[in-house]
Amino acid sequence: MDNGESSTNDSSRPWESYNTVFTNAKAGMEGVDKEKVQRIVYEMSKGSKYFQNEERKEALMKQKIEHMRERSTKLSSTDLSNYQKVVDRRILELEATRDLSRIWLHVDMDAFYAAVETLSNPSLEGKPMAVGGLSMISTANYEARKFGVRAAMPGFIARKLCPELIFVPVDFTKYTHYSELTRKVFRNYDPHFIAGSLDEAYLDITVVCRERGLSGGEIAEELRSSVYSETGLTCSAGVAANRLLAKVCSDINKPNGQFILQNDRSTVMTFISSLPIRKWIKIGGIGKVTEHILKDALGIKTCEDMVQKGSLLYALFSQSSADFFLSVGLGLGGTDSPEARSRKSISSERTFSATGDEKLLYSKLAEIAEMLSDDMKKEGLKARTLTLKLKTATFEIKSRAVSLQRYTCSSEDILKHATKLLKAELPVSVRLIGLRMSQFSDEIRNSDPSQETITKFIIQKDSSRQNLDDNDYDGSKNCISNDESLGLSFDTHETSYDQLKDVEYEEQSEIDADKVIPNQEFKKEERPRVSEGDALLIKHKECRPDTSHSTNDAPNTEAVTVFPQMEPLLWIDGYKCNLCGIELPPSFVEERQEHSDFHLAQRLQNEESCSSSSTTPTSKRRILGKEKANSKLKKQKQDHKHIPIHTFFTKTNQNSFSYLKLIFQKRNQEEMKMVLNLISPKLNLSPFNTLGEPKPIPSMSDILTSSRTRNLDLKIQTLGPFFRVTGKNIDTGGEVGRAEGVVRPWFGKGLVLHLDTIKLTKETMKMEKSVLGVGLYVGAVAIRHGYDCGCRTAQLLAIYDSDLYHSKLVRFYRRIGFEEVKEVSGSSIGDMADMLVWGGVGTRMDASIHHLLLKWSKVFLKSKI
DNA sequence: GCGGATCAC
DNA sequence: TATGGTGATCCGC
Repeated sequence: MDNGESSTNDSSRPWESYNTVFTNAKAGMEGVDKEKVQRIVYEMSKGSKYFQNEERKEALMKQKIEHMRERSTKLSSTDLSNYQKVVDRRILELEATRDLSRIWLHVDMDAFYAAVETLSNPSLEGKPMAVGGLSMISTANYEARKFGVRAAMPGFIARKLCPELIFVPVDFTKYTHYSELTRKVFRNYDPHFIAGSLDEAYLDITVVCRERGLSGGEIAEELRSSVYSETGLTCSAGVAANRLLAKVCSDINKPNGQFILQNDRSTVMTFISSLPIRKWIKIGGIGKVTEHILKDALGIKTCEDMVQKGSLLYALFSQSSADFFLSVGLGLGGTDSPEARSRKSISSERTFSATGDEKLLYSKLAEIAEMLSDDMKKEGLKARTLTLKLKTATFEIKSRAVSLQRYTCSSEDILKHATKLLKAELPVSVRLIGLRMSQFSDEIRNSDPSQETITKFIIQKDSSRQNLDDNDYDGSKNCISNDESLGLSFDTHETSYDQLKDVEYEEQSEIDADKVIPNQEFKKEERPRVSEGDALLIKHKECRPDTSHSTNDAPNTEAVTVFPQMEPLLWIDGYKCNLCGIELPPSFVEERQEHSDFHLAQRLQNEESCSSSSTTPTSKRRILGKEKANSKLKKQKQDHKHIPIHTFFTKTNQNSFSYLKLIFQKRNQEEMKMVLNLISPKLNLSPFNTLGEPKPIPSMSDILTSSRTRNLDLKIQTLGPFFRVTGKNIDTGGEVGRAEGVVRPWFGKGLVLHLDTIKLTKETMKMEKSVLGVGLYVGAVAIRHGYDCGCRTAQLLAIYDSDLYHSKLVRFYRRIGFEEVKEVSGSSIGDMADMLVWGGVGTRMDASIHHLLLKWSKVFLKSKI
């Protein structure tokens, strides 16, 4: 859709604009011919789906940058000087938190996985080697890095860069074992060290240094040699006043080296502001995108700039982001000793070769649910939010989440809900499926057990959202952990807001306070949670909603006993009701609402007729509680024992056809024929032939189902009267054709389906040679859409381009069932209407929609048998 | 709460 | 031929 953006490349050196991360500064990359690496990476990637997605992401990033730039230019100098006041005060506050009394050490193992592999297979020594496979490598040793090979690079590109590269498969048990050995050493220096990952850690060595009268550098030397003697592995270390600086330092003399930054303010400031851009990029939290935004939109290239342009940062970013940038600029961050953080989610995901085959996808999903469930059981975790992650064949990431009523870790529960989530996305061609569970049951564990129950109650109760917010335990927790994750040890929020208000009052500034108010303020007041919780509990008991026919909750036992047959209403393929099979286009929002009301009414009828005694008043109230939006229904329910189904179908516009079909399916044919004539005598949309039999025209589902057997994924979007049908190759995700147009009244013909374009792309069509096939399918969806909208006629203009092309076009349309109506040449007054509508000359061709559907029905109904 | 993005390792 | 898996966070809605 958004291509054509890459044409800005310098044509002689297109690779220069392909921003891979592979040429960033990384230890061991100093002597690398970066241009060559970049060129090869570009050439290996160019044209691939992955590459296209990178281009798409890049375009988005540019947009973001442009937006940021625009916003920055709109800032007035008064704005900026006001924000500068905030910055000035903030700097003072941040300075006050500067703690130079601690000594932090960051250890980072050198090419950890590769080094471990070399240890267990010494013949690898001195040879370029990478841990991983042809699709992805995890780590490269230093010999390989000389060729530009590095972590996160696909193996096949690495091999191109270094043909003799040796690949070694990953073996996490090995790495975990060696990691544990290193950690034993770390514990001797700081029993509470923070493990960043298997191969790195932060140690607060203040105490060791003091007790043993050694400098940070001496301790680092000792630790590193101790690690070496225990494991045979080398590591690098950085020593500084805080974790952020220590981490930067450990990178400086990599591999097998160390760097010590004195705990002295001016040394720190000189160091940080002299840091070349390539170094501070790697400061945690600033990645590729943020870097570009800072640099390209705001001209911030160094840490010094961050302080100097602080007013810009505070004007354009959230408070917490701006605070983070500013503290980086001041060389602050991470002097506290945070408590060990507990995990907040657990997940499992797998990549495979892209497929749109539903059976296959469901079985992958089951495998992943199983893995996830196993992991959760191993960790003793139960959770209530399930997130499905998909990576499409075109590398786009999608996620879909549901929050369940109960905490669970069972693979059955997970799979059941995951399947629903996946089902709603089909058809889709994906290359990765992932499942994640979050919101653990013990996340809200509290010292007071009575409070825990109340909290659980609040959390479980969906409709108490407002109250939940007011008692948002997680919210306050997030605030704290944010600061931890940023390595900041100060509380930023309220003070700054007060300051800003001061500024506003003092200066009569025009700053929009909303922009600067932190998203999450600390709630410092005591929360009256027990009494509120009690009130909630009562409220909850009173009107706990029955949500069992929404798509995303766990079964409610009570509801199940009342309505054992109750299933959630879903629109299969986005079109077809799973309960009765009626089809309603997605754009028929109101109609769909009424349709679901219909099913509800049915249930109510069943309830009344089959077991009025077994139905408790409570359960009735529940149903109505959920459906209270429909006051019509409520009234019916209260006034009558039985609800006549036709009450729900009072509309008399052309859309009523859908209802009629429904009624036809549910009720006596004769009766319905009468209703049909009553409601819609003009339109010949009867689904019956003269014999009173349903006409065999393909339904939207028939068309979609049939198209899928041809590897086509068809979608229709509507915007008011406009519509667009797109057809994609299920496997590649590439677009193969589209139709666009509008449903409009036409002189004396009622509504017509006006087809603006039917476009077919040949290149991406690896499926059938037959253009006619794709055209037919795309066209059929459009035509069926017209049918659903009550159109009788479809019309199009075979545009006159050249003789040859035009006659081909006319022949094509004739083959699929259109007939020439007239030549629109602009030579007669009568052509004016057509000219105005079509904006060109050509052959106007019409077709009877019903006729087309009948004519095509064999094609689409074939697959049904 | 949800979904998209970003980030780190 | 071919571009990972796990976990966290933030922002906007």
